[in-house]
Amino acid sequence: MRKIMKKIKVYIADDHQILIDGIIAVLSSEENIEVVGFSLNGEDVLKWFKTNTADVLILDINMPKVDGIAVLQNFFNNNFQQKVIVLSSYDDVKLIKEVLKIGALGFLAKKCAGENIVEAINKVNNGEQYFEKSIQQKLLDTFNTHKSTSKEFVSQDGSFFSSLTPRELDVLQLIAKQYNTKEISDQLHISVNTVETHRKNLISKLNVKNVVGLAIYALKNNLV
Amino acid sequence: MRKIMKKIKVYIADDHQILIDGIIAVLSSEENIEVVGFSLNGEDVLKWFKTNTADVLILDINMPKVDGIAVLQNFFNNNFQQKVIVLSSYDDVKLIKEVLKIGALGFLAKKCAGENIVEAINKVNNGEQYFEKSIQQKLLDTFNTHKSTSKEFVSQDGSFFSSLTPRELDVLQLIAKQYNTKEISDQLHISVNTVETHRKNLISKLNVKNVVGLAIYALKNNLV
DNA sequence: TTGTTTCTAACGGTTTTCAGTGATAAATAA
DNA sequence: TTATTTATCACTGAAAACCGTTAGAAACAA
Repeated sequence: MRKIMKKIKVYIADDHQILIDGIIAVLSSEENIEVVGFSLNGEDVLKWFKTNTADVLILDINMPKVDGIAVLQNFFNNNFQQKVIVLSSYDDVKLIKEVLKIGALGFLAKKCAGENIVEAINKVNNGEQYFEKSIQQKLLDTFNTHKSTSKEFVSQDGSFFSSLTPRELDVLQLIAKQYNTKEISDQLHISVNTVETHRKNLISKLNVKNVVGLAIYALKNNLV
Repeated sequence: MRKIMKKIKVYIADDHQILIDGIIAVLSSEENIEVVGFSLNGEDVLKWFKTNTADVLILDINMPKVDGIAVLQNFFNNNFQQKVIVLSSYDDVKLIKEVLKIGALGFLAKKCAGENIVEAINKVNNGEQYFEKSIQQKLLDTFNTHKSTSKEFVSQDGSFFSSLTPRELDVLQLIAKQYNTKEISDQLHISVNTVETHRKNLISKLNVKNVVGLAIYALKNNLV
């Protein structure tokens, strides 16, 4: 007896075609999954979903033009239907919390095994969350160790760079571009002192040691 | 009539398992290709090839512990037999020239289509070089325009840390971990002055402005 | 053997970052 | 309306980074 089953429609977005082809090949052996399209940048994802639908979107964070966060944010602001699994090179907890907040259901690090992707697709298609084991552990760890730390580690909802003010983001981005305080003050038309205040607050808010920590944070969160 | 054919033995090295699984899936439909192993870092590649052989090695540049360049260099110094196809996120001309010089036969950017990998494997297995079309063009362009560039300068955006000395790498990694000069000197058991010299040389070699630039370079090249 | 690279170290001087504290006006949220 | 957040600016002192230059010893390559 053959069971009639609606296939799960999957769309893939990643700027590495070779990775896309790989995922397609992995999924091709799954009878209940159908890859309905892919694109190599965020812009094309947005375009595609204007006139098409899919059940699950596998979305890379690091993409040219429009990055994954921006795509997700856009969907989030427009009541999207498809379930989103975020794909990233970094399994950074702050990033994970951020994407969950703006509507992602699953998170996969690229270092995870390919088989996880099948499991992830099936789970999120049912509306369940999916995280790879090591990431689950990481998330738990931060929830445990940081519930007692001072106010500013996690802002209730767990996102972090959303807790930065717009101005702080400006400064952070320029720091990550290797500008020094004087140069930043010139570019933002504010005083050196003000820039220093912002920098100080960033270091404290993000719980890093110095500008190097800020730069790394910015990079990992695709702010540059 | 069935032709008896020796399969091409392929070994894959990349720190993203999901990409490895993808490549394996892509290659699984090729009758004359057999994947004989893989690893997630350079160290394991070197170990594996001490006691095993393969015809073709697909080698990612950005890997933790021992990077692709170092692996290739090691093979190069030891008269290796296997043909190497270098895989990289960046299709930087300087990087390509570098890997060719130390014995790679093929070069694939990750943004290339998956089918290219099959072609690449077949070509290099016959001792021929393989480059994806867009890369061929790039190489030609620079050979024409750059016949008179200066000796050796390093990339702005990454991919050339093979020109850094081991000690410089040590220092770079610690900087990217937010350690300051004093802490680094303690950890490496050298004087503060020496660390400062290394830092200075790094900034100059990598053509960045400050420690932030160094950290970004380290991160982009997977050194942390 | 000779030249080159690497690692080590030092020094003086300048610029930048960092920590702590405090403060005001404007915008925003409760 | 009141409280909070955000953006702005200032001052001090200490620590760290940065610049230019020099130089010896060891390891390595031609």
